[in-house]
Amino acid sequence: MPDLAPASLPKRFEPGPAEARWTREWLARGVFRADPDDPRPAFSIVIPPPNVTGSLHLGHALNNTLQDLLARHERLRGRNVLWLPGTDHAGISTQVVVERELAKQGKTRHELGREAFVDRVWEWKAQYGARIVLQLQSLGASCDWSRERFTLDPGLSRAVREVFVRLYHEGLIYRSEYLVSWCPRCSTVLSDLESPHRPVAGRLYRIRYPFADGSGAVEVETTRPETLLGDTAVAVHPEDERWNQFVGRRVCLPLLGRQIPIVADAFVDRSFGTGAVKITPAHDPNDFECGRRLGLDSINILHPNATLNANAGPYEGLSVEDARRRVVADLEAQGLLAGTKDHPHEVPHCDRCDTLVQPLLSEQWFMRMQPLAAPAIAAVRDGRVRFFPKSWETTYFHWMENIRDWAISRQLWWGHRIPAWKCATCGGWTVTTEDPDRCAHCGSSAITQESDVLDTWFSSALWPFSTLGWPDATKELARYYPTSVLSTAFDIIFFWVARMIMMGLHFMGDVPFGDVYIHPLVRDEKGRKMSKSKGIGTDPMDVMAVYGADAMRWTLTSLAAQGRDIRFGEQSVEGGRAFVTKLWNAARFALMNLGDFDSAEPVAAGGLYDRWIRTRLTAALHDAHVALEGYRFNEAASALYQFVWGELCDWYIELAKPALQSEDAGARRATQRTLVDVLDGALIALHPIMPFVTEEIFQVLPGRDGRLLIEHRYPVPAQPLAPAEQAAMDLLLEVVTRVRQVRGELGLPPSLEIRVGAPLATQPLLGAHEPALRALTRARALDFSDADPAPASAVTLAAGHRISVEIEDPGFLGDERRRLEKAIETLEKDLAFVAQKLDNPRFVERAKAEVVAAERDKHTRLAAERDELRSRLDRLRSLGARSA
RNA sequence: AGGCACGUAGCUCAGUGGGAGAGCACCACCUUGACACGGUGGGGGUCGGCGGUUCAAUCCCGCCCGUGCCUACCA
Repeated sequence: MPDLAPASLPKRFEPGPAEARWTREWLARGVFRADPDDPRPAFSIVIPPPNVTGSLHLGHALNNTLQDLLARHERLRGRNVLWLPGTDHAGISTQVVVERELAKQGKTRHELGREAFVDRVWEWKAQYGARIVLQLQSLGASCDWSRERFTLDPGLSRAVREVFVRLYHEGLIYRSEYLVSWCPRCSTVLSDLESPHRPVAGRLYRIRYPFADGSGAVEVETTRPETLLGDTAVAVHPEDERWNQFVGRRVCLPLLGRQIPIVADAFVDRSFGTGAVKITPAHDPNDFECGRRLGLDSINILHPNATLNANAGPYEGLSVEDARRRVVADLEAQGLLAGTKDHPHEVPHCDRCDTLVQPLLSEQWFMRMQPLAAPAIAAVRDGRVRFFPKSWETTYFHWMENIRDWAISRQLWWGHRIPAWKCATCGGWTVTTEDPDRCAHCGSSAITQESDVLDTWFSSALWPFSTLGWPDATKELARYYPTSVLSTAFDIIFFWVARMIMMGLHFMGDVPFGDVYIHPLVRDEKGRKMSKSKGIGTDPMDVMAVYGADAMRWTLTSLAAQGRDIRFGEQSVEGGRAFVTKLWNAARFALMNLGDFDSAEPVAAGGLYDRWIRTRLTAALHDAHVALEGYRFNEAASALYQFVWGELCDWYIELAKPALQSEDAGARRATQRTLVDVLDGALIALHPIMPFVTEEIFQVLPGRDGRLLIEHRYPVPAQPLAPAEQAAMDLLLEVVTRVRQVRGELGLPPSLEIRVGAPLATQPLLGAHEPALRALTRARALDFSDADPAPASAVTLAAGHRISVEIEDPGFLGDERRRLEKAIETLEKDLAFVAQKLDNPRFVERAKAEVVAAERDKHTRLAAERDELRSRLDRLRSLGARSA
């Protein structure tokens, strides 16, 4: 170790070199490698695999900081920890990105051909996958890199294939013609989840459909007039008296002249438009359902690239937009357009490229979801899977209970090719784990593999067990499945979390994780959602370069409160950096006072301050642990911050100074010992949040044994203080604070000498602490006496005791009367409030006894304090009157 | 349209059925041998509005206003 860390600490912590040095060392020593043979209780996390398309943003930084925090925390608790890293092939996004690259060179993937294109994507993956690993390592992520996985790895691909084949033979995967969401730009089907609705300034067109017998017309309204080319009926509500006498008659389809029937279906909203609606089963989800119910024909008018096909007659070859203009113009020319009006509405767009999605009739592979969802709902209901915060369970149930079949095929080249072969002879499908050479039904060798690939989330759904070696029965699976916790973002609860639960239950017979922690969304300082495409967002690498990884991790952790978004401005990282510096300086102080310290030398039990700060460390560790049990990361951070800054630095170090400078070698050594122990404790406690600076400091403190910080354990709890000792500490700290307050309020110069006076009753508690009290208040002496304070004194109260501050130069006492009057006024107000409660018979009668007792105590105490200050004020006044 | 959050100090946000806290910002003083990325002290809030439950409401309930998100869509 001597070569790794400097012998002492420089004035400033330099994050960059320290981070590089410790990252190298951690990896070289393999301390993050998980050993399934290690018998200690297991704790495992699989990383939500980042998309290889891009680089990590602050949301990833947050999520991985928190996972790292948990992983390190559990190691320090003595568990066998596995944090398994990896990346996701992200079918559509990655293909879109690489196609864009090709487009810059004026090429298309079709010119390259499938194989060459896929090779190109692998090159891309190599480049960006490596970058993601670098980013995670820069962040300090303590993953077991020897187990890194990628969703298209051979092992994971085998798992995907196994799952597809089993589900197919179980009847849970089927092929069917269905109206799907189609992205014309990507030329692929999208799942419902991948086609979010976005507002569009549409128009509503009212179109006249003449009766076939020429006796009038039905008017319908539509936002997509061009779809009338595919109409196969007009529907009305069966109980709509305006229209139901026309059911069964035929109307003449405008422009094409085809005759179509008027039908009745209860889905029609009588209050919308005229109450009659055109039915285009091949191009509208509602119409598709209606068409199925009534056995109507479907007429597809679109090519996959969203131009009109031969069924559109004279409009063939036009784009949807052009067709719309032409259709509207033609309707108008023929007097069939009865009116138009603005109609803003929301329609689906491609999540990846934002192209308007077209509902399109096509053959696709589907997964039957209801049978899989039922056990997954039960697992959350009965608590085998718990969400943090719990409110997300509602979201989960709502979606799962209304789940629809999942379109799993994608017309892409980048992904897991569907292991199904179609027979040209008998038309049957052969679905097997090994590539077949003949049809399973008729034995024909004229079979060809399905060209589609699977939706990316299909492989992601298997991640918690495919990464551990499934379908083989590996040691890793036995040891680390189910994983302990999944930490992820709310927006993929449906896409990913729910599907993992379903697949885990179905194939492993157990849930994939016990806890699901949903982390907050990271926004920018203006509250905008970070978005790479809009150029909004901060690169964590930039933040770390300026402030250091520890400062960024600290900031993210302390902002990670449950149930709320994080607003992240660079300014907020300054607080984190200040905290890192504070810890650094506390360590420098310790080292400066440890020059002659021998850690091997036995030391007597410390004094009260030493034992007190040890109890405070124990309390902070306890609070932090409890907070982490419930994934309340900000509370854990706050408990440790309060300890390090508010107790260790603000109080203990100040209290230790007299002992460290004293001649008493025993006291000095006990204080040095405590300083080292408590600093060690603080470093271990903070290590999960700030791994680099804590390691850097830890290794230069005396008594190191060559082990890394992560190889240590949390310290054992300290003995609690005896009640009298606790009372002495409480009083000491309060007296110091009060005296400082008096100094501040009277504006006494720091150099002005004072004497502090306290009643004899406090002598048993404070008597031993005169040196500390003098040092912390810059007082010349501490006197115990019940006599009235000297005339040139200010008086304050600490825990009900009258504390006087004797000022040698009475010229500074000018504000004392006003100060006392203000204090008395405050006490009077408090007293009046308490009295009002106690005077209320219903309060005394109905409130809990301990509440009433507490109010009575408060009343007594406040009254005594007021009287004390009043008599002091009276005395001051009489003195003033006499001297006047 | 339905559902779910949120509205607390100038800003960013914790928090709780018994007169509200932090960090930053602000004011005053302090270059005291760890630390000015610091120290000590201070000012600052009818806890969105209106009702209700309760001895007691910032907290529980209802309504309203505002903000955000999710789900489903009206052809």
